[in-house]
Amino acid sequence: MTEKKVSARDCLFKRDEGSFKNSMEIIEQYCREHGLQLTPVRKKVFEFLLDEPRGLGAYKILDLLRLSGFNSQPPAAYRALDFLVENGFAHKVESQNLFVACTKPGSHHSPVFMICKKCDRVSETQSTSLDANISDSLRLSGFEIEHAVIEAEGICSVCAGSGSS
Amino acid sequence: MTEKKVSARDCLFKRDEGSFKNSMEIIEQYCREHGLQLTPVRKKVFEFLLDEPRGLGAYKILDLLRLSGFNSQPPAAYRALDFLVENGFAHKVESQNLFVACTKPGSHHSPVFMICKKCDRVSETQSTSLDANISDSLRLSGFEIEHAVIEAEGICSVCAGSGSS
DNA sequence: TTTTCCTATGATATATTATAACATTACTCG
DNA sequence: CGAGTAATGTTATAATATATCATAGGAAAA
Repeated sequence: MTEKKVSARDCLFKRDEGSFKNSMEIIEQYCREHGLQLTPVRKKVFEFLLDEPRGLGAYKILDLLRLSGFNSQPPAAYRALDFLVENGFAHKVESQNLFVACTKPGSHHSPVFMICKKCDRVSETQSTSLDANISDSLRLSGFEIEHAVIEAEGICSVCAGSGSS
Repeated sequence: MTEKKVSARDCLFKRDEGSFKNSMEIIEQYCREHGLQLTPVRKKVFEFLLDEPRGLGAYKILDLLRLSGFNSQPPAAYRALDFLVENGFAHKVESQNLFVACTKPGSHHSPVFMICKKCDRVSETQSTSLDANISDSLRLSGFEIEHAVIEAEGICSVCAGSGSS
């Protein structure tokens, strides 16, 4: 009756300041160690992603860059996103054309996403067993997987538990 | 050295005329039984999809419609695709913005795709065990799946076996 | 039969997502 | 300094998708 969407404050997946800082520090260190340039635009885009558990579209990111004083054009946003995705700091959610910060930055893996239709929150699992299952199944058919897109849409535990509708 | 791509003739996933006809007959019957209108545009689009194991983009389908004498605009193609997808006759491959005929038309399910980077062929598996694995894993986290997008990119058995590169 | 209603299609415009191509800057390294 | 590379700026356009309103066509009600 009151609200359609669960507010960010109530979310199970909420991240506190500590984990924000932690993710940023992790990728800063990773970049130092691997000779990667975490330029201002790239860093800013990663901040945006960390700050938005629902993920962000490329053009929303472009807007945010402009609000932050960057006078950017679309390629700037896509280039920053390419950098973040290539280096395992972010992922693209293919079924939503949306980008999210990686919860395990720097570890190259095939993520599994759960996208809540109610609160729009995107959460990533590190389901190694899941990856293994899929690999095994498909390997039986002789298919060699290089990358897997696994995205589940449905209702997250918070929204399911909040006795609405 | 000779060819980069495996030709359609050599493909393990090749469908013969018999199975084409079969798929069409299946959806014709399904539509009759469920009061669905398999109009000329919709039928034609389904034919295109049956005929292209690599899948087709919406605008490619639009081109084909025009070549077939339909004077169509983009919404016509998307409407036909919506109809086919909603009724389980086709799927969208999200990671490629591409549509494919369903190999089990009419059975509503969450398909698993294998997309070969070499021959571009898209094949669908009916991996119920796979679905089950994913459901179980995510259910543990309290997430209720309504739909799952599972798309593996890699090298198909035909291309892997054809001793190239 | 005429009217009504519903479904599908036609038609126009525009929104959204993404990239190509070339110019410029900025930093490193020799 | 000068050359080379990586990043960014800039302009234009490609590719994908939808909103909106108009029209047609057939089935069902009156």
